[in-house]
Amino acid sequence: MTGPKLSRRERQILDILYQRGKASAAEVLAAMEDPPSYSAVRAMLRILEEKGHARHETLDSKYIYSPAVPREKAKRSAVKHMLETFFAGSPEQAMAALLDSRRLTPEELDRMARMIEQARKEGK
Amino acid sequence: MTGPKLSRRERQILDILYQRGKASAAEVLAAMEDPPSYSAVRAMLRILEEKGHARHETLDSKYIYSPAVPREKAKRSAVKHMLETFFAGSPEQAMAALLDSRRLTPEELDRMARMIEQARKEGK
DNA sequence: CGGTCAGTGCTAAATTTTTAGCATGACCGG
DNA sequence: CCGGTCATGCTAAAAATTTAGCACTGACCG
Repeated sequence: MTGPKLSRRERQILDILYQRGKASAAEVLAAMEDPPSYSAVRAMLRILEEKGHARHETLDSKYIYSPAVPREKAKRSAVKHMLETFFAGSPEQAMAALLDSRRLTPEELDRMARMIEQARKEGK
Repeated sequence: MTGPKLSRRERQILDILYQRGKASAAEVLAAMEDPPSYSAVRAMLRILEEKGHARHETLDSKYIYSPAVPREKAKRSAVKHMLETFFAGSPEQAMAALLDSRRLTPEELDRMARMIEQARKEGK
């Protein structure tokens, strides 16, 4: 069931894959904060694949990796976890944090307001 | 500089501390999904403390642990990371996910709408 | 008292993660 | 054809994590 038991490096690399959708070993390496060797990255990717967290396709005889579990699903579970650990499960509190994360333009705020409006109708 | 280099278990335990604010070793153990031995938990807590991620106070001759870096700060950095890995840095997209996370009551939606209103004024 | 919990500190060992480095094959320009 | 470059697969070893278990202390209670 693709247990959530990822090591630190594995998490780090998988997050990069989610961030970019797909990437070669070299790209992953370039995107890393705290980069190990190229070899190490490749090994990790191979392991991630073994464990079923990533897949790869061959393009121009290069390996392009991508996450195995759909972004959407991973996202949901990440949001849930974050709600629980930092926001006592409250979407409201989380939204406050979002509004606080950076200055938002009036247009963005508009669209957000509209989303809420929409949700209200659907909830009806 | 309290590098973000936490192992899987360390992350897991630290998250629990953030979730509950403070907890004894036994409580941490109880809250774990995939519990190791009691001994292991205590060892982890001691290591977390050494690395500067947690602190403890003594209460009734028991150790009560809590996160060392303020919840608020950790929260900010977690939100930022999540925005980057799953939402291309867009708070809007993140909000959509929140609205989707569970059914929200009309009251909650109201309060959220009001928060946006508030942000709009402040941004002005 | 004496026994038994419930805590702690510690350490050594098992297990996992993480890394470097070699061997190999495809491709390309000269 | 040759040599260089860039990719891969693999493996062994280093480093880090995670675990179990022992020894000790203090509180409590019959």
